[in-house]
Amino acid sequence: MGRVSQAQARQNRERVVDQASRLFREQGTEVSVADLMKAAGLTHGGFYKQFASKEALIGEATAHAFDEHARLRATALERHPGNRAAAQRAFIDAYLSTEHRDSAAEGCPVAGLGVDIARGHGDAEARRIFTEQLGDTAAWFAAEGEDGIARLCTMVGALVLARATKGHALSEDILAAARAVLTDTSNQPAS
Amino acid sequence: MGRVSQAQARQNRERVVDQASRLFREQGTEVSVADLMKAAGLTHGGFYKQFASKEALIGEATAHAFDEHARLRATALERHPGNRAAAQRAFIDAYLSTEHRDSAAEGCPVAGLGVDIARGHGDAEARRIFTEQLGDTAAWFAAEGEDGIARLCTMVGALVLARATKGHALSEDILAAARAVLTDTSNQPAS
DNA sequence: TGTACATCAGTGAACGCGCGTTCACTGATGTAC
DNA sequence: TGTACATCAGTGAACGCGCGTTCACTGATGTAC
Repeated sequence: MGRVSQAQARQNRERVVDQASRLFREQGTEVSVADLMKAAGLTHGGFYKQFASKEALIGEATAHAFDEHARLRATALERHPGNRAAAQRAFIDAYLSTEHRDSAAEGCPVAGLGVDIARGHGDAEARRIFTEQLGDTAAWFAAEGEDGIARLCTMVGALVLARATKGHALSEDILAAARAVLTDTSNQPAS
Repeated sequence: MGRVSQAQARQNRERVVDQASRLFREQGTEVSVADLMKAAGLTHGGFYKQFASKEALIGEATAHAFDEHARLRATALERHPGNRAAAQRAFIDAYLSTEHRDSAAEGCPVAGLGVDIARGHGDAEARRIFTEQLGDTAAWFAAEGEDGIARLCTMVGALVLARATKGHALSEDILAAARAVLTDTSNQPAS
């Protein structure tokens, strides 16, 4: 193929990070370098021209996934100006939907990457980013008289378990039960 | 080594299942057959004298892990006879402890194996067992005016995220936040 | 109860395969004049 | 602006390694007489 322009190279690199952030969330960080490169339309040999190692890519993919997902929360806020509780409810309903359950690739990085991070995949930088972004995410869900951590735990737990039981009635029950607890208006500040 | 007695063989097989249930919960189902057999004090070659495949072992290890963990819930009930709410509180406090966070091998199979099941590791039987046992586990946590599913989601989510952020202050914050929500006496039936 | 032999749990080497990573090579891009 | 050449992103074959699985072999166990 020969050399490629710097702009093209930068674009190729971004495509690898984007595909990695999708495939890692969907299938875990055990997705191979060759599959990642193929998904980005490249061959595996060039990987190390752009990344120091697979571990380093995990960090970049984690950051990318969080950036992308944080934008969804910002959008929810824009749609409900001056009404944080309504924005939270809208976001939570989408979070606990069958659509989100069935599209982990574009979904929440906390649910998609948490276990891989816990098991020590990814380098120290990946863990640092994950922890930092998890804290920010939790803060966004704070409600009256309750910080957002516990609410995020419920959301993430429900999503992971709904995915694990997909195909059984229990899966939908899990999403519904979590929605009921988190968007019950008697536990929410009035809009 | 030569042939081994039927009793010894049965015992060896059980040791493999037990070690698998520990190592899978701790490190995921990607633990190798060779490592599993070594943990049970055997060499890897004999694995297929006892199991049809690694996938089949995942099913047996899942069932074994749930059996073991269900016994902990039964014990909590025995210690608080006639007082289910108190038994739940005691179990939940232990569940959301740093000890449980730091010992996934003996810990909750829902938190330890959920993502592997969701990602399609294990055969259909493993998925069936997981779903069935998850339903039973959730039912145990039912409280007044609330089925147990959402509460279990909060517990599992908190445990997974506390493990992913271990080493940072956030990890303890997560456990504390979930404990506060789940054992807040104002949300619990009086003992 | 004792002997002869078939059984089979466990061993350790080997299988093909895919992994992360390296490398010689290509040839269009970028740069120096 | 045009030419000469160094750079380097991407290719594809190859590296050593560990994976799940298979297999010939061993020799104590279990069984038939």
